[in-house]
Amino acid sequence: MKLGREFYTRDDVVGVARDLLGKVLVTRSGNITTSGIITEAEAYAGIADRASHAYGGRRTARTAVMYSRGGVAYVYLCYGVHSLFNVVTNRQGIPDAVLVRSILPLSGEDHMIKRMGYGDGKKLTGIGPGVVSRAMGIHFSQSGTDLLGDTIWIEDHGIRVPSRLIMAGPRVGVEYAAADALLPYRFRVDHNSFRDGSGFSRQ
DNA sequence: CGAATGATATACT
DNA sequence: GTATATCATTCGA
Repeated sequence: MKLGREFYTRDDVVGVARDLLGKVLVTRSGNITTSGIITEAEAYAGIADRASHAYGGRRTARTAVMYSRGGVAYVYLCYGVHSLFNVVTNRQGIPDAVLVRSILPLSGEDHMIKRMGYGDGKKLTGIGPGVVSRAMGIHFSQSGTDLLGDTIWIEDHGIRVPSRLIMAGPRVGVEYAAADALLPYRFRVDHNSFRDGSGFSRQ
């Protein structure tokens, strides 16, 4: 079941980040469909969050999409190398977003490996937000894509993530954000269950 | 551990 | 309009 607009427009980015764990991210390009279970997400809480691109109400050509209503993709290029995929939340005018940091491949894994530029012999190496976007075929030119459309969307497969397996902790790679970097806005599924998927249970 | 890599923001002329 | 510092990272030593 595809998540509806109301999932994204809640006035609680951190809650949305928490609820995204166990949801299924799906992308389609042409006749190729790939999907993966979200296992790690970070909240970026709008203008009050020093780690956010929209901190202090900054608004530029790049960040404009963060000010849209919830339910669109915010994708941008980091380090000149990686496209990072975010989900915009909250209502219009409030630049809240959730960064999807990690997924567990669910379908189309062979296509993901091809997109990574690896030969058949190699596996998916390295997990991180850059790899998520590359494996899923998400490019920063797709920033602003509506998640209720048929290119990128998120489904609820009835997967429940037991709260004991969810770790909340400080975010990664945002040391420059001073005290805001220590906020427990990062949620991820316990490492052991991430590896074999056994931490997930069906409803 | 450290280089790669390029769009973007900001500070200039 | 042009220059340059900056990055929510990754991969190969």
